[in-house]
Amino acid sequence: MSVNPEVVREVSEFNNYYNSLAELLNRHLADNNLSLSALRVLIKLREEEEQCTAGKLIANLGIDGGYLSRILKSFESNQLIAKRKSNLDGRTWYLQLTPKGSRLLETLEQGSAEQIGKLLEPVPAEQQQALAGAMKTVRHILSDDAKISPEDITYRRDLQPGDAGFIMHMHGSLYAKEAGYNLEFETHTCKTFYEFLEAYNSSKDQVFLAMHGNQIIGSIAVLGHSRYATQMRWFLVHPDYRGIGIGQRLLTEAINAAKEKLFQKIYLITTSQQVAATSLFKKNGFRKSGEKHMPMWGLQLTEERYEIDLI
Amino acid sequence: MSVNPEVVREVSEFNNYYNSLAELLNRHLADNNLSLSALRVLIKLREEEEQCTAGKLIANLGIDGGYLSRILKSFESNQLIAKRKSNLDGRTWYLQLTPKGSRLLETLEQGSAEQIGKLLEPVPAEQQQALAGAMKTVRHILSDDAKISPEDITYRRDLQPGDAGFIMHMHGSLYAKEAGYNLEFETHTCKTFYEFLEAYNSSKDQVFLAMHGNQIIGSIAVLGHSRYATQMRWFLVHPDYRGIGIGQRLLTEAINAAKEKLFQKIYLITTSQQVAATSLFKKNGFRKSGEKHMPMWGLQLTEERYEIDLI
DNA sequence: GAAATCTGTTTGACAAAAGCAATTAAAAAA
DNA sequence: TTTTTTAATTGCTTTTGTCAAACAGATTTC
Repeated sequence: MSVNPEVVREVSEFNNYYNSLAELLNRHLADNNLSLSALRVLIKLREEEEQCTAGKLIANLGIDGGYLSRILKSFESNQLIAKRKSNLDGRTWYLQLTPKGSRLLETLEQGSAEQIGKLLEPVPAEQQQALAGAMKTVRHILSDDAKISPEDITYRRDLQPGDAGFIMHMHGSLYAKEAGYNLEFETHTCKTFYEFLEAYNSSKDQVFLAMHGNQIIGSIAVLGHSRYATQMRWFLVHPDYRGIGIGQRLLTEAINAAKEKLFQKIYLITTSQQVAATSLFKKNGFRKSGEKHMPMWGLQLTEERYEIDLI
Repeated sequence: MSVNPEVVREVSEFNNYYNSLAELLNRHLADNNLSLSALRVLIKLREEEEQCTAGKLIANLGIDGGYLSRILKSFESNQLIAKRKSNLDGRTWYLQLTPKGSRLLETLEQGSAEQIGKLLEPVPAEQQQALAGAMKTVRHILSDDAKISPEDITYRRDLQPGDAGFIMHMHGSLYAKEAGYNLEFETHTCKTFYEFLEAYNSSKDQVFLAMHGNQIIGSIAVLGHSRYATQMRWFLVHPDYRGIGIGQRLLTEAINAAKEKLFQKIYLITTSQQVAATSLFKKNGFRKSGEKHMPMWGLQLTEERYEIDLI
């Protein structure tokens, strides 16, 4: 994978900037006679809970063994941690925070939170949100273990101003990138959205959005076209958030909504390209009810129709 | 301004995460026998160029005076900086990087870039972009001096898949927040966009987008409705980017495009609420050619029409 | 205009933080 | 059993950073 020099420059500048900021954010540590390394050890100990050894800390934190040994010794003499000999290996000790250690960590984090509060105080609320989002993005991209988990995702079933545009944006840009569709596809999406918005009625129509923070990362909708049948549309999950069950959740919600609104049938139009989506449809009881080859969105595609009976 | 505890938590976690990362990114410093503080001094000296004094460094970097004095002394003995006595104040010295100092700094940044390169190597290209964007956002929000400057903004005149949706999104969400418009407004925007996209023809239509990285932050368009007149639409700059001339630049581009396409007249529809925009229109030669009161987008508004003759 | 005060910088003494190498003791391999 | 490897500790050292006092030029005060 090639690396964009512009990106490297920004990371470098960011690093330089954050080095100054860190100095400010970590200043409160001095009040408690703790070094940054010592704090990181405490945090790691809480994370690992049990069965944490010195070696693990050395490997994870990149800290010198000798230095760590002294940190741990001081922790022990202050009763912040408890050591317990391993019965598998007589050389190693399992390290664990004592209640006192946990309390200290909490106090420290309290102090840190106050510093952060002061820093954030003059920042308008929505910029604060944007900040948190951006920081999460940084962590998410750079660390393997800060993967997005289903708990980070919230769901919303009301359509707010800006939502429709963003869903169109996701469709336009993602299908262009992933499937090679041209602008005609976004035009078509725009048309369907206009028809939807104009006739929007919550008794027959329902939108579901998957959100990460205040960012839309997935969507689905059911549109009551007749008294009996409803069309499912705009089923999409942003690629960064696939594979953690968001698609299934959206689909379930949509099917349930259609049932609640007493529709007898759901149908949807997709293409044979959408392998992941169609397999999900089939798994949820949809069956293919038609297909035709045709030139669409600048490509030669096979349009497919799926249906499910709800009663 | 109140502070959201969720945001504080994310900042705290981010800080914790970045402390580990910084250790990695700054490791190369040890190879050159420089401390992090010393590096920051070097960077600041390059930034300030001339007339930088020790006091300024102390104030800006929050570094101890005694420590700084020693760092500077070592820099001087290594011919990385040159001191020059102030003739205004006999106590102070103006500090300046020597060519050798600049070269060292470049070498260091080279090393840093290599570290960053290694870190970024497994990250897909678009996630790299997203990372840079997120980091810029963080800096932008937290630092007063990292204000967006006009040089950071690029302009684009082609309409790519996803653009239309995003412009609609900006209109829908921003007008809702700033002017209180309801969903009907986004519906209307959607309709106008559909009409535009369907009849899109680059000989008569032109879109301009202001970009920050790969994010759309401003838009404008001219739509050739007849042989003589063109309508200006979707003129909007994201609030975070206002007041640095982006609006004027977009407007100029749009007027020029209309002239190039040999239209005789531009007209546009807006409301009396859009004070900043209308004053910009007037400043650029538009005149009000009509207005009517009417209920719109859930409010009682005064719709205004502006025109400009191009020949 | 001399004394007192203030400000920018330097110096000395010292403490804290971190790294390196040698050592110990247990485990694993030969 | 001997050798080698590994986890942790200890002694020693360097680096980094802090604090208070000193110093010298500037400014204020009387």
